[in-house]
This record gives sequence, C-alpha cells and structure tokens, in this order.
Amino acid sequence: MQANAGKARGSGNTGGRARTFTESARRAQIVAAAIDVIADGGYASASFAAIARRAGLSSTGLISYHFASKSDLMAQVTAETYGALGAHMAGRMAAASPARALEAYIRGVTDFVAGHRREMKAVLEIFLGGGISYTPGTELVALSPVEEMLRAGQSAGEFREFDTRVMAAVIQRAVDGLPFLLETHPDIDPDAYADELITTFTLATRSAP
Amino acid sequence: MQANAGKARGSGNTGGRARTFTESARRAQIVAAAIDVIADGGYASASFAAIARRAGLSSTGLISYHFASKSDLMAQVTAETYGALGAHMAGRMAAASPARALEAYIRGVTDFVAGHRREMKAVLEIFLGGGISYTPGTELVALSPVEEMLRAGQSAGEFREFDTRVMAAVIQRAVDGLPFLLETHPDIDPDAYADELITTFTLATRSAP
Amino acid sequence: MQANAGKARGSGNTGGRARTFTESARRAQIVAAAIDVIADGGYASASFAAIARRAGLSSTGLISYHFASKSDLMAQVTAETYGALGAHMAGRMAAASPARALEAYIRGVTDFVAGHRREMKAVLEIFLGGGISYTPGTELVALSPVEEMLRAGQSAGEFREFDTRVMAAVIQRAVDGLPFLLETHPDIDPDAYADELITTFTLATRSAP
Amino acid sequence: MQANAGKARGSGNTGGRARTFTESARRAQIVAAAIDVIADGGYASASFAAIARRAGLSSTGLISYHFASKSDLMAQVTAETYGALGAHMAGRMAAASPARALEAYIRGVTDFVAGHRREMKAVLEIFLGGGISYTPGTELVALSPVEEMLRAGQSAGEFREFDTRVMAAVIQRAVDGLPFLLETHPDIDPDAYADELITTFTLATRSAP
DNA sequence: TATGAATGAGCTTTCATTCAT
DNA sequence: AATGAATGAAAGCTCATTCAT
Repeated sequence: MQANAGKARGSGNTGGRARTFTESARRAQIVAAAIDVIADGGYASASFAAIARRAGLSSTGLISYHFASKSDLMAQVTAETYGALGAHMAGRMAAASPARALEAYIRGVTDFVAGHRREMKAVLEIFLGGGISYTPGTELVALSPVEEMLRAGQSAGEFREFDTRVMAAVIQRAVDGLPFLLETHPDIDPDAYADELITTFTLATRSAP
Repeated sequence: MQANAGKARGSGNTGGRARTFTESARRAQIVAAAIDVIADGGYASASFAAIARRAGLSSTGLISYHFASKSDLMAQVTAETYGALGAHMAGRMAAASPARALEAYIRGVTDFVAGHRREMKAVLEIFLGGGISYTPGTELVALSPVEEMLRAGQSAGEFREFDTRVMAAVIQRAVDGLPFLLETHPDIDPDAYADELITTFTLATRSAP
Repeated sequence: MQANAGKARGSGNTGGRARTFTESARRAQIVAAAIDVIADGGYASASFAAIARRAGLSSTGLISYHFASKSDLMAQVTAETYGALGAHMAGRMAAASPARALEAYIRGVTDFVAGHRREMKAVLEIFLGGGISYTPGTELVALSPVEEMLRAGQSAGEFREFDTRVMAAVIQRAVDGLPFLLETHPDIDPDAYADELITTFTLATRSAP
Repeated sequence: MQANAGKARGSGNTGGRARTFTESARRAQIVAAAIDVIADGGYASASFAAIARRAGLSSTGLISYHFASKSDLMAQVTAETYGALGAHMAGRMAAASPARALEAYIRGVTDFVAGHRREMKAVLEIFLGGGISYTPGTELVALSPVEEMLRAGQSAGEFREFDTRVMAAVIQRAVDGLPFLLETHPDIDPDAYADELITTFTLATRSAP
C-alpha cells in the first residue's frame, strides 16, 4: 500500500531546504483542491486552472511554484492518501493469526476507504488516467502486504493452497472497488460490505475443514 | 457486458446510408490504432494526432471524417470490444446449473480477456479516463448478468445467502483485473488464473455442505 | 445594379463547352441551397457541407465539380439574384419623367426585394461577409442607374441641386435595408414601405416650388 | 446606439477582480488589432491568428487569455466603439427643437463616423458577419433614439406625418453607410455629406409650409 | 456526372510552464 | 511567497478542395 513519496520540489524550494509552515500549508491546500477536482470531474478535468480555482488561488503559477510538475502534484496526492492509509492501518494488522490479520486488513482498508471516498477515487483516477509515471515499484495495487499475509497463512496451515499473487490481486481489487461501487449504489453500507468481503474471503482461503 | 453502440457518424457518412467496404475498413483501422495507443500510453495519451500517427494516416481530419467526435470513436472501441466479448460468450452460459454457469462465465470472460488484453485494457481506461459519457445503463461494470446468475443460484439453493450486488462486483473486478495483473506479472497463465478464480468463488458462494 | 456574372466554370466544365440541361439544373439547385443556408444562418455558416446537406447532395465534391471555387459559387448567387432583379426592372424605368422613373425604380426594387427577401439578404451577407472579392467594378451598391436618373432629373430641372452620389447612396441603402427591417419588424407592409420612400425622396429631391 | 458591454473575462481574469493597467493596455491593443484586421479584410478574415499577427503577439493564446471567447472580443470591439460614439454624442442632442435635434444627431454621428471609419466599418461587419449573438435589444441599428426624435417632432407639429420606424431606418442607414461610401469615393467630404443629409431629411420630414 | 475518400491547412481554445516583479 | 502576464505547443474539429473510380 505504500507509494514512494515524491521528493522533487517546485522552483520555490528546489534545494534541500526544509519546508516552512506556510509552504506546507499551501501544499496541503493545493493537494486537497486537486483531490476535490479529480473526485468531482475525473482526472481529465484536473487542469491547473481548475485546481487553482477550487483552491481560491489567484494564479496557476503558484501551483508550479510549489510542485515541480503536474505529475509531482499527483504523486503528492497519492503519497498523502497512502500515507494516511498507512497511519490508519498501523497496528491493526499485528493480529493473533493470519486469518485474523486478513480480516483486520479488509476491515481496516474498507473503513478507511469509506471515510476517504474522494481521496481514494482520486488516487485511482490518477493511476488510470496516466497522471503518474509508472516507475518500477509503483504498482497500481501494492500486492506485497496482502500476499505476505496469505503466504503466512498457508505456512501456518490456516489457508489452503492457492496462488497468492492471484488471491492477493482479487482481494485488493475487491477492496479498491468500494468507491466505485458506492457511486452506483450509494445505499451500500461500508461495514456490511466489509462483512461480506470477510465472509467471502474467509470461505475462499481457509483450509478444508 | 453490453454497451450501447454509438450510431452517430462522422461528416463522411452523416445520414443513414449504409457503410461502404472502404469506410468499414478505415473505421476498423482507426479503432485498432486507438486501442493500440490507449493500451500503450493510457487514455490521456490518446490524442487524434497520436492515433493518426499510429494508423499511418496523413491527417487527424480523417478521423473526424469517419467518427462524429472523439467520444464517438471511444464508444466504437468499447462497442467493438464488448461485441466481440458478447459473441465469445454466446451459448457458453446456458449451463446446467447456476454454479456451472458461473464457472462458464468466469472461464469464458477470462479466456476472452487473455486473448484481448489490449482491447480490454483500453476499454477500462476509456471508462475511467472519462472518454465515454456515462449514459444511464452504461455502467462501469455491468453487474446484471452476473448478479442474475447469483440470484438464480440462491433461489436454487446452490448458493449461500450473500449480497448479490457485492459478490457480483467482486467477481467482475476479479475478472476485469486480469489485464492489469498480466502487466506486472506476465508469467501468470490465464487458464490457471481462471482455475483459481473458479475455485475461489465456488468456495465463496456455495451453500454450506 | 449589374454585377459581372462569374464566368469561371468548375472542373466539370472547364473549357468553353456549353452547359447541359442537367448541369444547369444542378447549378441552380446548389445556388438555391446556398441562398437558403445563408439566409438562415448567415454567411459564416455557409460551408460546402451545409450547402450540400441542404441540397440533398451526397458529397461536397459535387459543388466543387460545378463551381470553380467558393467565391465562384457566391458570385453566381449574386449574379442570379441581380439577374432576376434586372429582369424584374426591365421596362419599368422607361418612364415619362425622371421623377416618375425614380418612383418606378423605388417601387420596382421594393417589390422585388419584398418577394425575394431571402435572396437579397443572402446577397448582402455575401458582400459583407467577404464572400466576394471586391474586384473593381463590383460595388456593394451599384450607384450608376440611380445616379443617372438623378442627374437627368437635375438637367431637366425637376430635381434640385444636390450631390447625386450621396443621394443615390442614400436611396440605395434605403431600398437595400428592407430585408433587415423586415426581420425586426415583420409587420411592415412592403407596399407601404415603398410609399413612404417615394414620398420621402420626392420631397427630398424635387426642385423648390 | 448602445450595446451591452460584454462582461465576461478570459482565463486571465475570470473573477470580479479589477483590471490592472497592463491588462487594460493589452486588451485595448488586441481590440485595436481586431478592428484593423476586420476593416482591412472583413470579418471572415479576422482569425485569432491574424489578429495576433497584427498586434505583434507571440501566440493566439494571449487573446484567449484576455478574452473569454471570440464573440467576447467582438463584443468588446462594438462596446468600445459604441461607447466612444455615446461619449461623442453626449450633450449634442439636447437641442432647442426636434428639427434641430435631428440635425445635431446627423452631424454628430457623421462627424464621429468620419473620424472612426475603420471602427465603424468593423462594427458593421461584425454585426453582419455573425460575430455577435443577437441578444434581444442588441439590434443591428438601434432605432429608438432617432425614432423618438421623429415622434417628438410630429407631436410638436414640426414634422409631417410618416411612419417613424421607416424614416428612422432610412436615416440610420444613410448615416451608417458613410464608411462604405468613403471606400469607393474617398474624395467625399464628411462635412458636405452631413450637409447633404441634413438638407435631404429636413425636406423629407418637415411639415408642409 | 457523381460519389466517397482523403488531404492539409486552418480554426478557437486549453494547457502546463516560465518569468519579472 | 505570490501574482499576473506571457508563451508555445497541443488539443479536437471544420474547412474547401482534389482525386480515383
């Protein structure tokens, strides 16, 4: 679930200088505006002009001042979102057993997604809209943590044999799909969604009784 | 899985006239070039200029000549792909039981997706890139056929109780995700992928023994 | 009121060959369609595509086939209209006195304009829209016949002294303005309009009693 | 003679912010270039490219930066011209009698037109070239002020009975026609033209002696 | 004689980015 | 730290015209 945080700086802070409070606030404001615009109109509509308008900035130049490029800004959006997700998940997955860890993972991510629909939608649009250069290591779905849980479960005998990459991908996509599903079916309860997912993947992964 | 085929024509064939052989060939060529460009560079990179270049056309005007607008072209891309998918699936799903039908569905779609990775990737990018106007009925994932199978299985007692919308969405996303997974893991065998999915969703859906 | 009839021919009839009946019919049809399109949407909207559509032609190429260029077509529109106006006026102006001739002129032109609003409007739009190359001799308003009448009237002592070019221009513009006036005030009766004009210019031109 | 000034702004100044000195200068420069191009080549030739070239701008984008759209630019051209005309006329028409007011009107407008031939020609081309959306109230010729004078003159018994709409239209067109007349007859003296018009319309309107 | 296809230049507009202040 | 101005490339689309058939 991690993504490499964009380290490049705009021309306003090109060197290794530390960021001032004001600068950080501006950056956060711009990132938030970008998320809003993307969530509302898709990645294609996220021009600097639109983002500046939403943020109440008087010039698109200010965005360029704080971010090295458009893809740098988009990288910050994803980094910020994934960072928040990481913070949300921290500690939750140190569970008793792999099966419990998977449950905790699903519920934790679903929780977060439900509470951050716009951010998640924006991030997914950025990935698919080409807003990020797919540097190796930056994967659409970071399979590793889930895959590790699955492998641990198999080693412990809790999970049956299956291809962990495939199962991890299925789980990831199930979890990532929530914002889109909520768009067409706004009445779905995220908690119930998590319950369904947990039941589904418990049945799908546990070793035969 | 159906999408409404765009009927609008470019200035070259505005009325209700039948399409000539040459026109059909050009349209197919342009659609193919669009798929190539999108699959390689994402929807954002799919400008008329890029498509014309790829197709070896002398002018972007020729695309406008054959398609009423960019979204018309994109609609053709999806229509063509979904049409081929429909043809591929025809007959396969008239299975003995809901469980068998679900199996047939998963294997059929996976088969198709594996053989049409670029088209499928292009179509998904178009949907997410905003290249298509979401007319009601054109859903990102058309849940209905899968959902119906699931409901039938529940009625027949073959499937346990679960939220059919959620389960259908999970199955759809699992199946749609193959092209993306293949990009990062090109060694995955689509047949094996289908097997994994079938096992997974059989376990996840069948009624308790 | 004369305009030099465009003599250039389309590639379909480039030499000095006589026009066939079919060719003449097609040309007339295209000219009529051009008038319709211009009258409805202004000169700016008069693309070959729009004209072909209106004429029910299957290709804009047919227009190029029959007319050497767009300005050739526009020249034909004006030539045809002015030709019809000439035919309408023929004989009417051989009046007893210059004063009667002026009356006859005003009434004749007003009559014609009222019966050919669309053609007149189209012609004026072409002139102002730049659809015709202002070759010397092609004047927006052909002053000569009116000016001659005015000069004759002055020589005969019927008209007072005034600048004949100015008076001719005023009369011409009064007469040409009818189609535009009718657009904003459709209730104006052309006959009454002619009456007003005749009274106005009789008062304005006659020698002091 | 008034036209509603377009208030929309280009992307450079979208909100309600006040205009800077630089911006005003640029806008004026672009408007002037547009007038030049239109006066020289007609409305049809007035592309952004041509205007930018004339103004010495490096990019057509700069025009879009300062004006919301092409019709916005054209609206400014007319607004600026009509504004100047309004300023020129202010005070002149508060004359002793309707007859004197009409005289003052004709001389005032003729004066202005003579000194602003290119602007006037450009404005008339814009109206006829479709460069402005005919919002109700924006008439090709604003008849009202002249018509009012005429009606006042009739009420006061100074003017004979005639259709005021028709007479107003004739006067307007006579006055508006000066730039065109000057193009074919550059030797005409605007003052003499005004004299001729005043005599003409005095004779045409005054009550029988 | 007419058609459909194709061309290449042109259009207005939007874009991310740069820069002087 | 921020602004307004400017840039030049690129976008989708329309145009009159040409041409093989």
